[in-house]
Amino acid sequence: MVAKRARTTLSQIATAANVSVTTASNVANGRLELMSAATRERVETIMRDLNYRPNEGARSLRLSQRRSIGLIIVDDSPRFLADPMNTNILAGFSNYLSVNGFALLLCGIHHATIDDAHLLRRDQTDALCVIPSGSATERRRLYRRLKETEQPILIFQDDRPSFLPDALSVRQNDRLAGERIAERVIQRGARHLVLLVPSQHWPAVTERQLGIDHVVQASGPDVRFETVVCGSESVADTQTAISRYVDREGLPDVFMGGNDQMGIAALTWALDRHLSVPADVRVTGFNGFEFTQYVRPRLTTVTSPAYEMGKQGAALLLKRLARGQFDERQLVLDVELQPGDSD
Amino acid sequence: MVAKRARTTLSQIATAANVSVTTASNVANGRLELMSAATRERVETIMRDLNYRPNEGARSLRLSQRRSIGLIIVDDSPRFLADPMNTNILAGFSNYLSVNGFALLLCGIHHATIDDAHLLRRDQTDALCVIPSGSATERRRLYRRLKETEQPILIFQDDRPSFLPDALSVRQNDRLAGERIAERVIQRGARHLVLLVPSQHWPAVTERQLGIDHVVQASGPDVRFETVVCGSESVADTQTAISRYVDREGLPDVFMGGNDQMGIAALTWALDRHLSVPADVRVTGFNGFEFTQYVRPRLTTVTSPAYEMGKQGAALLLKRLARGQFDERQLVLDVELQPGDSD
DNA sequence: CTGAAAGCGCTTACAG
DNA sequence: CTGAAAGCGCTTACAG
Repeated sequence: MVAKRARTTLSQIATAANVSVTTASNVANGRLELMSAATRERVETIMRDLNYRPNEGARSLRLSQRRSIGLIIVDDSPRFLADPMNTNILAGFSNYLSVNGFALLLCGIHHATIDDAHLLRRDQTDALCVIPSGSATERRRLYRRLKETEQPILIFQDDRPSFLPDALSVRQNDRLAGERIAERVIQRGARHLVLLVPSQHWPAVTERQLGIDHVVQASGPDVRFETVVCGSESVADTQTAISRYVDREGLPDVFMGGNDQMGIAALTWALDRHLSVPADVRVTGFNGFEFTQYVRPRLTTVTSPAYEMGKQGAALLLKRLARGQFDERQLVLDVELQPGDSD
Repeated sequence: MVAKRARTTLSQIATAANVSVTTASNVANGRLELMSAATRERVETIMRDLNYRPNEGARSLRLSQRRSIGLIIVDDSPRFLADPMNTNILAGFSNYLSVNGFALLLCGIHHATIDDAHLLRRDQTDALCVIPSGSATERRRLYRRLKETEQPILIFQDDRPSFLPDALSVRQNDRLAGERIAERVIQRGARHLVLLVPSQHWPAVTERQLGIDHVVQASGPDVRFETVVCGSESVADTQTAISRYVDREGLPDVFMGGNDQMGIAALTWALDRHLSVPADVRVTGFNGFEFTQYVRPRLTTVTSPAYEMGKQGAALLLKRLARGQFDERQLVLDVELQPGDSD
């Protein structure tokens, strides 16, 4: 069992300062107009000397208010934080909460272990956020579980299901991103487009795919579009899938990474075979995170406002907690084409 | 103010099931041998129907046990999670805690705002962990603040200060990493070594520097070693610093990135100037995280067990909570040279 | 300006 | 096998 520790309590402060716990509590909570300057100073000194830190559990029990938000990242990889989309959202989210005095409970889970997640089993947060992955069915099941918590819900990078009234969806315009990148490569002459996608389903990747498909459909019959499923998003898996595809079908005009990592894997694959990019094969990515600056030729991609999504999502969520309801049901942030030399 | 919500409580369960709260509590906590099968089933059904989720605040108040651990990452960049060392440690740490039913409270802070951190001001965790950065003085101040919390402390990637008796240091052998990489480049003919370091101080980078210096000292007077401070770890800042250095001093034999990101920035810098790597200038990194696979030539680096550090750190910390004291004061994980084609 | 007291939702020692 | 009751550390409506 975890050892108990006797920490300083308000009543100890009160005793030492010769005041009631009411007054001690008022000092701790900055209701300073309720007492004389002398009392206040005496209590503050003692709090500092005794190193008083209020017990958050007691406070939240009394107030039915936890001052903490849970973030669930559903990713089958234990390295769920290797994905820069996840970490950028998390960074923005965490920073905003931190500045506003809210704690962030982070939990990475697999679909198979959703039911074990302590964030879902125990009542310890004011609201729950999720970065989902998985099939539509798996996500539906997840959202049902979230609904049972009866907490406000924030969903990153997926739509709000209709059975979740007290929820907000925050995402980037991935459909537009797909359109932009498809327009770009087609305009530059590509006629055979291959999109590389991970076997794990991410709603954002589907959106990108739909965006590409939309532009392809509008481009007439001489433009061809295929999707290749690559296993994990790792360099090795992606390159294996590319090799297998090319052995069978030959080189397409362009490999479009479902995200930057997969685009870069395609780029490296080409360079290792002494293929020239973009002369022999073009390559693109999605999201434009920092590490795309590592590769040459510069990757053509579409920049993601992931950090901003995290930050604005947190802001809207805290507003929801303060006001009792979400003012809006959806926030879609814009993306921007970032032309490189790879296509 | 945050709205209250009336959630299902144990006493509601007890009433509905026609048992006492004692029995309801026993069911909730799996003490099933204390009641008849019929009672148990009745209570369990009602808990499921009413969607009962125990109030963790109340439990922790009663038990003086929070089942949650705080992780503080001190990094002056708001994108503190862009650093793969941080995210890999975090992933391992978070996964281990999650599987063992502990919540993880994540908080990224700057040195200037340490005193505002809710993890330090409020009593809401069983233990506190930190990934520190900053000068020795800044870190000392941080550790003093941690000591005041009177909680067990886990320090990643830095030593335990002697005034923190109830603390554990978990790090990788960065000194050895520096030695390995220096031995390698010197053995391959490098005589003028330049280490690129960020202006923000990380204890691990200092260790790497000491390791290199140690090998350089032992190599006789014809080996020269310098350090170039690069601003942030970003590609742009690193490349600016490199350009400035080369304009003044000419090309060294090898640019040693203080981490992979800076090594890759040097690599890209060279390629952009049509310099051949390693023929014209050699380049190395540290840590060998996934994205080093993105670049060609393959980066010579030293692999980091960051995920393992997070995981083992979490394991030792939970053991500490269960047993009342740390069995050891330090855990140092090994690193391994990963030869590439860049040096 | 200050304080006594109730009660938030749990767990557990104790009594039956 | 089951339950009544105390108490964890807070906040706040209320009384003085």
